[in-house]
Amino acid sequence: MATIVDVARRAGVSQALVSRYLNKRPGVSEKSRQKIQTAIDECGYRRNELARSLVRTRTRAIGVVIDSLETGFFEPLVNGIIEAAERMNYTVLFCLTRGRMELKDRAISYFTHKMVDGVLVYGSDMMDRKIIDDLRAQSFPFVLIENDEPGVPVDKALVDSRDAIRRMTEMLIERGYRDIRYIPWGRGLRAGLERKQGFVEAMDAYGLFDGERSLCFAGAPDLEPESADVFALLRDMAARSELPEAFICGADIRAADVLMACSRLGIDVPGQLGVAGFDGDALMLPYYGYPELTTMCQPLYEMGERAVEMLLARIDEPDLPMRTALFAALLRPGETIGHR
Amino acid sequence: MATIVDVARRAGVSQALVSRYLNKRPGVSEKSRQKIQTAIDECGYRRNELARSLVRTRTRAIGVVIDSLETGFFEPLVNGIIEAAERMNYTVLFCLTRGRMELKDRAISYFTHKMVDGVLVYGSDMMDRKIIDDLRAQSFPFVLIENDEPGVPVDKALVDSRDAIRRMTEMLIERGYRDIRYIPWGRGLRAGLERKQGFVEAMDAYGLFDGERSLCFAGAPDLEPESADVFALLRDMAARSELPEAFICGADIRAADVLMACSRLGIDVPGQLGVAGFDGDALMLPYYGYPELTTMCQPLYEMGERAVEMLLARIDEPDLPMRTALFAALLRPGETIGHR
DNA sequence: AATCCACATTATGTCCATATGAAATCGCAC
DNA sequence: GTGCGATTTCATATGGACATAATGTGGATT
Repeated sequence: MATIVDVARRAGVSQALVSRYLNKRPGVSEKSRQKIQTAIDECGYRRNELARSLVRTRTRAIGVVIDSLETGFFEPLVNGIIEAAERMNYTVLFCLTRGRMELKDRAISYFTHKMVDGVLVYGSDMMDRKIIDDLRAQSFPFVLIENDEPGVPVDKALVDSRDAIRRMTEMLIERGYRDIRYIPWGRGLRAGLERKQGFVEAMDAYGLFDGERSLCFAGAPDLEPESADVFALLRDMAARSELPEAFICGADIRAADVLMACSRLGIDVPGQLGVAGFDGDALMLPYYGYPELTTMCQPLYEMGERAVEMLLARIDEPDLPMRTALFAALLRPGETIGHR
Repeated sequence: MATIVDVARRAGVSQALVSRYLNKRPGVSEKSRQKIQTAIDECGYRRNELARSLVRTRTRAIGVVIDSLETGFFEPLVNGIIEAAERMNYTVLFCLTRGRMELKDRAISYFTHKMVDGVLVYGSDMMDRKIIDDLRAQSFPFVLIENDEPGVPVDKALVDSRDAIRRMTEMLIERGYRDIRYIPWGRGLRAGLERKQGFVEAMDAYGLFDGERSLCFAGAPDLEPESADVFALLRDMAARSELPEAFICGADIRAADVLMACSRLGIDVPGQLGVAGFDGDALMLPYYGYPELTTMCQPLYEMGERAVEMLLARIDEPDLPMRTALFAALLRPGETIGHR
């Protein structure tokens, strides 16, 4: 494998000059440039980024630690991250952790052993306290996305989801809905709790909160229902004529479950039942003639961009005060909520 | 930032001994181990993998270059890759290229500049000839997944999709279907062509191929229809009472489009219309009472595992002859194909 | 006291690119 | 031919870990 010395020898110049050329520094004559480029092409030289990064103490890469990417939901977030990084000439590496602690440890360990300049940690579960402490202890640059560890000073970019669900709930109440139920999302995620809280708070403020009754699946062993559970819930409610006036869902994917169940069970939305979501997920429902979902959109693209900016700033300036980028979700009116 | 020398000084031993300890080589007394570990903990030492990789000429990481991961389809593939790599103590880094050549170049460039030991390139489009040539020219270890560049000797793991669709088509014909249409998938992908070919071949063999008529969207500017297009196609066909006997789809996601359209249009499957897919995608359709899809499953988990094994073998032994792992798709009988 | 082994150290070279300051060389103008 | 600025070389240090050969301990064994 050719090294910079081989190139220099082949081009008949000094190694220092090749380095100058490679790093686009001034002071290399046109003639030398030619000779060097020819030599590079001839021996197929590629510079060893390990060595370069070692001396530079920078890799110009950032890592993203995330559970999975396998839903369209992440698309804008990932795009925001990639675009912002690209603009700053950084490469983005994803490590998927699949909810497994060993993989998460391995990912963080790989990244923090100087293989990237910083990491983004996505909305990991509440177990992550250990990882956060670890990163802080080594003062390795990192930014949390969609995660919060109250009381711990860290850089983070997140949506105020409690506020968002509260606003959504208030909107429904103002439109005359009273018997509103919440279908949760986010088992073990802080954001999941926040969302539920927002619902409870708004309902409470109007004296409409009816304890367990307002919360679907509240008694389930784990907080988060599957698609099939939602279908079963609706089927049973419809069979017993016990449908509420509306469902607010902790995530669009659950709202989609509700809409599809309604479609198959012959329940009219929003005539018989109102449905609201959360996320602004790019669901394909409308294509099939389903009504367009009323939901709160997370500005994920912007969050991704912002997280990258914060991270790069932290890398350059480790002593910057910690910042929180709190984003407001945006109401996207759809056709699944009417008036009562 | 602490280095190995700092640790040695702190522990009151030599740097060589610390290195021995770190690399789990024999010849370190229990007393020394203790002292060294204490010193490591005290100064929060983390070894610099850049330096280590530089001297080792190995990073124990592999890169995956893939367009996107945002569909459940990739889950088994990604799992297979991650698990196999984990077993061999390798870290997996994903670079998402979003169908953009600059990003693909950046990813490949980052990886090949010695930052990983090898790369997996997923089913990239036919434009990728340049990248493949490039990797070959530098003899950088790589394995193609779901991609083929006929005539070029490379390591690859792929499904024989032509054979799979051919078998599916034959199965339908044997069950009495005659007017079968193909809905394509895979614009610009070699696999997309292969799948269509399989259909055409089987139909031709039975004298049933009816040119453009057998191929939906054949005249469309780009090969691949959207969900909405499929819905429109079905709606129009139904309106004109021109439904075929069955659709074979180049991908499950298109078959799902057909099923959902049928559901909304009141078309009975498989009574009025047979539907077959390809992929073995983990679609959630059955939850909503849709019939279970008859499809050809790609053994993606195994392919992922195998690709990693091939890659690691190539890394260890660059002169191994090139291998092709050809996987047969497996028929998963469902409820969407009957008899005629 | 001689021998042996396990553990340690010292010193030096390696991996590869980058950085730097001083010294050397070049082309070109006057 | 002198001088000047631009180009280029040389030599050496840096980044952090690893490898190795030679040498040096201490303690137990005989």
